[in-house]
Amino acid sequence: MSRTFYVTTPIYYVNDVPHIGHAYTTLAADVLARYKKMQGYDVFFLTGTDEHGQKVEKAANTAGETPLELADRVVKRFQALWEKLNISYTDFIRTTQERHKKGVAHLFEQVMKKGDIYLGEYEDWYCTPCETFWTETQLIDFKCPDCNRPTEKLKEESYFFRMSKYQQALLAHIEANPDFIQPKSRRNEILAFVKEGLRDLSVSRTTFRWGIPVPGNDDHVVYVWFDALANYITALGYPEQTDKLQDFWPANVHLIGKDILRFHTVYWPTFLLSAGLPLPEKVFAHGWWTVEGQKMSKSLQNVVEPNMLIDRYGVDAIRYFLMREVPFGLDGDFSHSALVHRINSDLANDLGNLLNRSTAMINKYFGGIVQEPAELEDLDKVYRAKTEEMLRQVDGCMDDLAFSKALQAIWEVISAGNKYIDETAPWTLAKDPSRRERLGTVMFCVLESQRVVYTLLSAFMPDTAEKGLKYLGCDRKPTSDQLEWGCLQPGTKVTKAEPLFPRIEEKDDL
RNA sequence: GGCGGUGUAGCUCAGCUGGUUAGAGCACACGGCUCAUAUCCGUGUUGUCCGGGGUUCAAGUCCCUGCACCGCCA
Repeated sequence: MSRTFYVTTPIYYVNDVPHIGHAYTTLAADVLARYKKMQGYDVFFLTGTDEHGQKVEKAANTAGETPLELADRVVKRFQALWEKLNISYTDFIRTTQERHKKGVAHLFEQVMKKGDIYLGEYEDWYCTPCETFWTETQLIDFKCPDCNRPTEKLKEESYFFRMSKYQQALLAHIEANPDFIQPKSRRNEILAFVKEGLRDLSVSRTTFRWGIPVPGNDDHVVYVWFDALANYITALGYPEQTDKLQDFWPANVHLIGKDILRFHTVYWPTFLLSAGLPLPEKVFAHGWWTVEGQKMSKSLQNVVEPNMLIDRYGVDAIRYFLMREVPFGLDGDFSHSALVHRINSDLANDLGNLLNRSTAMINKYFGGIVQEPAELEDLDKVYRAKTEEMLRQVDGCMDDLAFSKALQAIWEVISAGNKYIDETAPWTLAKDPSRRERLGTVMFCVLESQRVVYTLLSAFMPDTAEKGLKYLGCDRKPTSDQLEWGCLQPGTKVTKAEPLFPRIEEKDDL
């Protein structure tokens, strides 16, 4: 029986245009999924779209189409972007799919049967653009505290979920599972929030129609978050006791942006508690990207368009930058100069140049043929140990979702490779025929270390890894058994590499 | 207003339970190599570790206080 790993992204709202924030979460999930796959896990990687709600209904009306037509249109944009970003998702769920609607209705009924849903009346201030109710005390000058637009007082019949009933259970769970909510700062926030007391939650709406009808009362539509969050199980076949559901639920990690933390760490767990389902192992909230130092916003028109970035810099450069530049969990800034800097110094100078110079040398000295290594000298052993140590470090980092740190660990070995070449000076060895065996050993070490590096990098930069491994004469799919020193076979033909990442001259920028 | 966090080299940050001359990467300067994408390697410069007070043989590391910034809640 193989180990399983279930990672999710949020489902993205079809009223949004895909931007770098969406790309970031999805990319992180992809890197994790690829890494776990390589480690031999049976991985389920879910993403998708959230297609219900008043905003979609309104936008569709305005555009003169049905909500579903709008969704169909926007979904393609997300899917096209994921293809372009090289995202290896297992399944893509849409909340308008039958399987999802059935699952949501069932979940709602389960919670109802448990006695956790009652009919009441909702009276509060409503901000239509934000689809959010506010209490009077939250309002600023009777305007929405989020968007500063006017709100209106609404009273509507609504079903309520007895969230308050689960306050203690949730608190106990968070306290007993220190890793449940990460990073720690977010965990503290939620802890404080829950301790202040949970109110019952309105889980149905009557003000619009575009949603999943409440079972037994068609006047109501299921609240968007109840609908959306359920995707994590409906995609696995819930309520059917499918193999998928058995194997993959509870999820190992829900990756989310920090803006939807409460929905994932308070609402969702209490729904699950009520339904008698296990809670996800971990919810990790990453940070936001600013762009050139400024907050991304539609009005500023500075929303970075991922397609454009990929066209311009290449998919792996973008993948690398997003994972490397900022520790996962903290906010970061996206700037063209920082991106170009990373490409030039990390990818071109360090990574690419190392491959370039070493494959050039083995071609010059041995016609590209890997030699049988002689006994390793101290320098070689240290280099090999460093390469092996990297594997352990990266593994630890990946469990912590410390992508940036993982890449740093990999880059230490790349730097060590450049230094190793300098210290062993193959060009000097090459001048002395009696040192031919030594030269072959040095070449072996520098190529073998890189083979391991590129194998690891396949999680982060799949195309680059494939290219690199191909130059190194290895075209097998990266698997964990190749994450070991010594897989490089003597006799392998190594090809002189073309620059993987050409340097970008400042003049070319912008 | 309540709770929590942050403040360390020009920039981005690491410094676990207090202990030799405070670190890394980038940037900058100088030197070296020539296999390589003018790439690589080495050496070096810069710090009132936010201010003030305290505990201690010893504090960037603990305590109090002030300031600045940030997050969550109200």
